[in-house]
Amino acid sequence: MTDKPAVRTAYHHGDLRAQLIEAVRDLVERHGPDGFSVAEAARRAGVSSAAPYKHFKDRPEILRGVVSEAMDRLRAGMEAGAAAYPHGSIEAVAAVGRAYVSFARAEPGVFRLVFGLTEGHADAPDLQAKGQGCFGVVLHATAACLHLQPDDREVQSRAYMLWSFVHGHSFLTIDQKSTVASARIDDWTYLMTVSRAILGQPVQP
Amino acid sequence: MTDKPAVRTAYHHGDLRAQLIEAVRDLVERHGPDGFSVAEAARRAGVSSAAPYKHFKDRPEILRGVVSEAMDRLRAGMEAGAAAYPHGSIEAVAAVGRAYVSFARAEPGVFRLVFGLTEGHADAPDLQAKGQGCFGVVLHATAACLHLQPDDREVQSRAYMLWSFVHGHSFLTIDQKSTVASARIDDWTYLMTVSRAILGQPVQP
DNA sequence: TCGGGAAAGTAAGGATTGCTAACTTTGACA
DNA sequence: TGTCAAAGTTAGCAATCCTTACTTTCCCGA
Repeated sequence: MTDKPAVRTAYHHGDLRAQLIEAVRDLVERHGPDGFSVAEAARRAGVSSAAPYKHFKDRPEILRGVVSEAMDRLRAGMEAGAAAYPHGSIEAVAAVGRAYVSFARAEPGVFRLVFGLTEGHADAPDLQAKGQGCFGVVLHATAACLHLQPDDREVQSRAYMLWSFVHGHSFLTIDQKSTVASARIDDWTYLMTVSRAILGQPVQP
Repeated sequence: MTDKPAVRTAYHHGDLRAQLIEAVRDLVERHGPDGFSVAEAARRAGVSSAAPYKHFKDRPEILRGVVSEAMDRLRAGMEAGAAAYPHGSIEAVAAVGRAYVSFARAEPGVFRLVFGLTEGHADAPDLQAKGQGCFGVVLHATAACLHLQPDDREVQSRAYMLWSFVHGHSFLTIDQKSTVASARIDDWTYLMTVSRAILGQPVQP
């Protein structure tokens, strides 16, 4: 009766939506994006298997909820990374990348979900907006570093290059494909090298 | 009685395994990695829903079959790309990347499957070997370009950088996240620029 | 030539899942 | 205090994965 937040109160336990998202997040993390069932999530939350449908239209909508929450955290991490170094420094750019990679390492299942979901969910304006928000962090750090505006064409190109680099590295890391290249560099050195390479020379020869 | 390859003969239709893989490949391409059912694949092949289990242990093994076949084609494409330009040229390196991106564009569902499968399939030595084979193509093109041996530490680092770049770009492209960066460069220019940037300066400052 | 065994198919069924329909409980507010 | 919507419940349908027990066909050696 006293523990509203975690276990359950009675009947209306008041926090089901958030608790379901957390349960699903954990399941996705453990068994992969398609390795979760709404039934199991309901079981974990201590409710019947029909209860989730009072909060979500269907299975995909639950996943979208997880993704939305994850993107918030991803963005927060990236912003924190940028803030930890002087505004306009290359270190700030590299730190944004490091936050990205850290997120992928910490929650590979969720990370894969976030970027694999685009499949049948093209119709999700809020997610698309959050994606743009994340890219915006890269964009601003890049712009500051180059002393240009974020809408500058060259800033956009270079920011995209940085992003695809970091994105690819993240995926290869969590897929453990990066161990294929026996010479593993640590993240920070790697990210600083790449950032310098991309921000230090013209994009068009 | 005369059409062994495509439709079906009678009872033993002789080609079920390959036909199932093709059916699943198509389904994955249409409805995403988790949007296929072995029942549907069996239906398409014109056999009972239990027949697939004579050829594959379970659902994941069928997916692994699809991935294996896809990796063969991916590698073939990369090799063809390299072969289309002078041995040791930067163009050859860029062409390997272009083949990679082309594959992702042409078969986004399968591409995502190939690199999302690492989830519960860590136990798949043949797939891991094929992955190394693909990386080997990048490695050799890089080595030739730098006039070094493929097992050289620097070659490995740079090849990995190139790979993560191309890999990330592929994912962002098929996720249509690349349109976020309004300034879209065409693939070839992009790949040549990146290849030059990575192969043209020291990896350690 | 033919007879037996393995390969490759079928049908039937149990367990689990996604989702709906119809019901009940609860809390909040006029 | 009475009413109503929100948030739960149980029951159940259709589909899926996979197993078991069966049947059909092909191939190969005596």
